[in-house]
Amino acid sequence: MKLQQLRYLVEVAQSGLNVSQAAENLHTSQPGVSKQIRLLEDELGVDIFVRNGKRVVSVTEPGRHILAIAERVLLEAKNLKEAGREFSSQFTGTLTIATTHTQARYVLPKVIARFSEQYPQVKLTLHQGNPTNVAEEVVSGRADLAIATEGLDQFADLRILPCYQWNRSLVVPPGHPLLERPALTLEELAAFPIITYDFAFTGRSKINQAFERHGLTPNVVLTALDSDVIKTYVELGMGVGIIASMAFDPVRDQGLRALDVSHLFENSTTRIGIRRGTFLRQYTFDFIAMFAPHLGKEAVQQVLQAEESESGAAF
Amino acid sequence: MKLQQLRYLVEVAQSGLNVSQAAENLHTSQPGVSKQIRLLEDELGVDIFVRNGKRVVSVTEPGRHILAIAERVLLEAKNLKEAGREFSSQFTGTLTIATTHTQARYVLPKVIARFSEQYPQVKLTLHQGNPTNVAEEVVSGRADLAIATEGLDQFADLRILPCYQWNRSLVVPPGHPLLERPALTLEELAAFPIITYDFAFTGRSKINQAFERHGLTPNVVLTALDSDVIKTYVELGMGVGIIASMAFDPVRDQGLRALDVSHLFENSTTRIGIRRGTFLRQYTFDFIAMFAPHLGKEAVQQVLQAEESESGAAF
DNA sequence: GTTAGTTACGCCGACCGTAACTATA
DNA sequence: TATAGTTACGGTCGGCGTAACTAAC
Repeated sequence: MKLQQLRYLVEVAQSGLNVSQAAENLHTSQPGVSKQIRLLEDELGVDIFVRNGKRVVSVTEPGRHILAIAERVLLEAKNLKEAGREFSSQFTGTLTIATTHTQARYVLPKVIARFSEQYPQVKLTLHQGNPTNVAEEVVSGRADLAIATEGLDQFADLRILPCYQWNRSLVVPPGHPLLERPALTLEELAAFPIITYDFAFTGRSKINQAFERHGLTPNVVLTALDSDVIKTYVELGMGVGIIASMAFDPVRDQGLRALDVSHLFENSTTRIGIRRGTFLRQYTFDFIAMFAPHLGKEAVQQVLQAEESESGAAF
Repeated sequence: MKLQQLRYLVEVAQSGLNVSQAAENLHTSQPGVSKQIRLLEDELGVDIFVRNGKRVVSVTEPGRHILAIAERVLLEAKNLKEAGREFSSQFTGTLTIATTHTQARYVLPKVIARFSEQYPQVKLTLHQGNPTNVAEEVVSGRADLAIATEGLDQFADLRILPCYQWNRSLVVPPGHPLLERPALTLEELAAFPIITYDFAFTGRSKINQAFERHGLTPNVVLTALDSDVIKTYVELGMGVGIIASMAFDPVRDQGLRALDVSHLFENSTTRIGIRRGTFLRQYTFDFIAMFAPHLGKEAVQQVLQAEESESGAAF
């Protein structure tokens, strides 16, 4: 049994049981992959894939178990390499963060500025996507950290670190009647056309909940994937915008007025998600601490180590 | 990075940093081992071993982390092979049980008889030893299950399954005065010379506790490693014996009389210990269920999966 | 001087890639 | 017929073992 064989195996499974595709992803030849998988099956004495003639059709029941273990082996092997890098060059490496627009645009810049100053040799990469993309990036190992408000808790393989709470602001054009209301209510708000986030984004669910709980149906005239689009259409007079408070920048957004409406909606919590069982570099711990000061190295390790599930004994 | 290199690495560490010894254990040549370890160190860019000239002297701090991860990789790789065997031949394999004398001699025989009948193709091996040996056998992977009353909870890598409770009997020669006492007390017992288990064995600690709690100092004239020795010396008239109740066999031990003394001592619990993260064969689950009927497959898996610690992120 | 480890070197096996062949949709 | 996978074959690389060398104790 070779690590290479396990890599081939997992890649085939992840390429939709397409051996040729897997070979391409692995930058090697298709017959090689095919052969190594046969050899592994021979060695284990079990068919991993169901073949219809020559086509790989599905995964056998034993194959599912074997794949799960193979993935763990590869994860640990990756950790080993990471550990090597950690000690050989403490201050160089890469850190890939998968996150959503609001974080990337309004929250991360100053964290990243500090981080880059302290670790100029670490190559930072941002992968932007919706909360589900973000979680998948981390689960698959393409990114190291997921930072998002929604969607992370759906993934059993992610360990979750709550970072900070935030709420929303209403943005309107200058002179808008709602600016005169000292204590805005949801009812008043529901009377106006609303522009806010697309579903499954940046705490959109809390907005819906609040209206529903009051038996109101907001008149959402436009949903957007990011705050910038929302602000643009508010400036155009299409409606009033509900955005994350940190997405309003009084300097840049001079064509708009913001009104804190945290009394109307529940707080949202932005979280970091890390794949369970991952070896973290020192600079990654430091990045997390810069993002959320209460998350020191010990606190993060505690979460990562707690309640590990799906051990090797599972069957 | 190859699995082989990790095997070499771990074996050297476990052979007291003796490369030649490790090579012998691995049935390969010493230069090969030496070279592969250098290659691995090169690849990771870190020294794993501290060398004084040519001698391997100790493990570097990075090396300790790398070794820990390497062991996990190998454990998972072993699990993968086990999984292969499980599916390729459900009813054949080996099961190695590390246990103490009392279990091996008085408790396991009937369990093993049933098991062997159901799984005639499974090769059963017993490793007898003291509780610490037993635990180490399982931690190191030389045995699959540890069965013992004491000592298992000292090992973080063992998952513990309580199996059954038991208490003690007094064994004396026929006609002994203590046989006339309807409700024996510790004070009465302390007046006689006592023969019982060696320290750190078969619930010996509970015996000491009971006497201590009553401010008594028992007159222990002989300690033995197993019940058979104790019974032999009781027959010789050297004193009265305190043994595990299941170690008295009225048919075989006709030269002795037994008296239940469970009211004098706390119950002891016999436990099974399994290395965390181990893949268990179906017949192993069945063995456990035969030994302790309340430990079905689900129950065992739950214990194995709960509270996994020392994840890959640990540092 | 003995024990332990590295360097040197040659052999064999294994993996990989190309090419030809075969089966599926 | 196009697409996907296995079989066949040769080149190359890498690991292993023997042997010679070198350093610690």
